[in-house]
Amino acid sequence: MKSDRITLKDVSKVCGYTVNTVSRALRNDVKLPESTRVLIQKTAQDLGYIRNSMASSLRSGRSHIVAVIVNDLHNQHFCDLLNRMDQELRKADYNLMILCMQLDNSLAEKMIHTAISLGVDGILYFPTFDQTPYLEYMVKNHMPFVLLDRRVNDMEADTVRCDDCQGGLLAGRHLASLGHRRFLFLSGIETSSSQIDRLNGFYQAIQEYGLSEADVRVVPGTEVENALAQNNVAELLYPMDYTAIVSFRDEVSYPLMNALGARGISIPGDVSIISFDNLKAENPPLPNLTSIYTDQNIAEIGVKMLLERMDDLSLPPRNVILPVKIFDGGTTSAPSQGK
Amino acid sequence: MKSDRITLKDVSKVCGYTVNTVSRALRNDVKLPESTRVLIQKTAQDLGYIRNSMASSLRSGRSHIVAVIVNDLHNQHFCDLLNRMDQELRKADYNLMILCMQLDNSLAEKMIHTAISLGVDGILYFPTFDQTPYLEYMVKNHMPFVLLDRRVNDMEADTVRCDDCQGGLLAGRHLASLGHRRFLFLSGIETSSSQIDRLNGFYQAIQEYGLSEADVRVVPGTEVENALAQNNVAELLYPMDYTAIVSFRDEVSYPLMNALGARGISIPGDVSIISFDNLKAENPPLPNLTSIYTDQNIAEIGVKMLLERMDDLSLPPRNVILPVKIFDGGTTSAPSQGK
DNA sequence: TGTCTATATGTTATCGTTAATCTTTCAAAT
DNA sequence: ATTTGAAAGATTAACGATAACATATAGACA
Repeated sequence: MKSDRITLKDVSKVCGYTVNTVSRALRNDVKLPESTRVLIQKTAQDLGYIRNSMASSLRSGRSHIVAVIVNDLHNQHFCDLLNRMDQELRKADYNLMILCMQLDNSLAEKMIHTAISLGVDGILYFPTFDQTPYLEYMVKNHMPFVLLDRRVNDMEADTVRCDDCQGGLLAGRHLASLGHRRFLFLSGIETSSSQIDRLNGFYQAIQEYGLSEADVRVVPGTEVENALAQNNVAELLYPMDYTAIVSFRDEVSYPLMNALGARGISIPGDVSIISFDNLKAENPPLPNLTSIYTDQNIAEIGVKMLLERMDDLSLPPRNVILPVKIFDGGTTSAPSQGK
Repeated sequence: MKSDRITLKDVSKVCGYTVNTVSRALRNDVKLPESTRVLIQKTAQDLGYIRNSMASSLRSGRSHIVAVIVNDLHNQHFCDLLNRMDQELRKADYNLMILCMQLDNSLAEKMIHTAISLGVDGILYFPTFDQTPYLEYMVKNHMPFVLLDRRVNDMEADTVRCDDCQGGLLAGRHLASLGHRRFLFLSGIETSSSQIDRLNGFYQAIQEYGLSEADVRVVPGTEVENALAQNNVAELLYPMDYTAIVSFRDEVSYPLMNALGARGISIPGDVSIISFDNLKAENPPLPNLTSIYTDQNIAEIGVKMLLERMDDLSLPPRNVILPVKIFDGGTTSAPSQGK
């Protein structure tokens, strides 16, 4: 059975204009008289014509699709961001194609490959690792793109991210000024710039208070992720040689607080806890957790940058660093005397 | 500046075979000798050739894209399902295009329109309302599709959903058998089949225990959603003319439990609470909440059905109803005597 | 009256790929 | 020696739309 999909040709036959004229009428090309345009549009509507985007894109070179490449969809923050991107892009008449690496970063190049193959007009990319080959790939193919959430070394490219260093600094100063002297730092993935910058900022802060790296027990990101996946963050708590916990993201803090509560350890009485709001900008900071956050929306800003970049590839690269603040959710206080 | 993207023609020129032969080599067409194929593939690789999917799809009629149409991305359950769909589709060499209605159901038709325009090979659709025009639209355009999570009246179409009626029944019997006689039922969106079926199942169950609809205070879905959005579910609790709460989805139960706890009302001592696990199948049921769930994965099954449907449009429509179970998370018990 | 210009539309070429059909070559089978 | 046919590849024609260019008509103006 042949597909009976209506094409421009069909519309053309019915209304008596050529395919070209019909095409222009449906794209609201200005050079057509109102009456003709209305007639053609009505005919197309009546016949149930739906433009074949693939043909259109092939010829025009524009697909009206933007791809976003993400690690996975299990993180609610990410999903919120995707939702917002979708919203913003739709306003500008773009469709969002989410390419998900399923936590396998070796797929990054393949995803970019796919995006280029699909003919997307631009790419929003959350780099997890500092691996530039993928990026050069985009540059080589003249693909407009914006890097989100992460810094990439030695790369002149549009970037939007939080001021992670400042975040680490704020967290460190906050805890140190309260009197804490021993810390547990639950990392994110080690190769991400967020992790590196936050930890460095943290170190810098405690050094201002005469403390050193030796006063911080740093748990590797993989260990943290494993514990989280196995629903067993409690094991991260021991030995309890600290009075304050800094965790890379809120998702870790919540189960951690449950675990502490279940063990009769009070927050912030016995242990203070602070974490990072991992880009969550949709809502005000979550209650009940002291956290470093930004009130700017990285999705919105990233989309805006990409739209500008798609409009003009020759713009100089821009680097937006979102300011962060500390939200006092009441989970930090001076350490108790007994400790 | 002209795009310098490598095309089949470029590869053809370099390796001396015609465009057609190159195309076939790159698609692993069987009719080519190993040596030729390898040579062409290597040449393409070296030149950095990336297939133009739009051209390919236009000609071949297959895009290798599947669209999923969802309400929004703020629900973690949905995101988990999307993640799983992506995984399953990728195995079968399809890309997933997520079309998000941003909670505006009037966009359903537009989304289907977009999907058809993009030339997707199939659609996974979460219908929220029982409005068939969209569906007929797909049928008319010979678009393979699968309905997820909801029943649609008078529609012969592939469907995968939970046994909501059975779920309501299980919840009702569980509570009634414990001795509860007055209930608070926090609804989902009224027009969704899940809500209708669960409530009906619940009524049926309590009737088995000599109770009637008069013993259930049903809060409309919009009220529940509003309260949730405003972070104010506590208001739903009053008047407290019940000993057990049934809530449409777990997301409502958790803040509710917090609110109850904050008011010194113990669970399940003073009030029992049970809810529905809204399709979450990735992980075992969440702890600490008695809930109706399925251990089958709707995403996986839905994708499988769609793949089969795409393979053969003439298959008879299938209707898969996933069995549900009750998970005892300890939030239900016999009502206290004082009440 | 004849040239000019703007408006409204038609003609043709092309985007990059794949499908359908055709040609050549060469070895096996009669 | 002739037929057969499979293998390897070339040629040609689409897919559906849009861009670039061409034409016809009508009124404006010299």
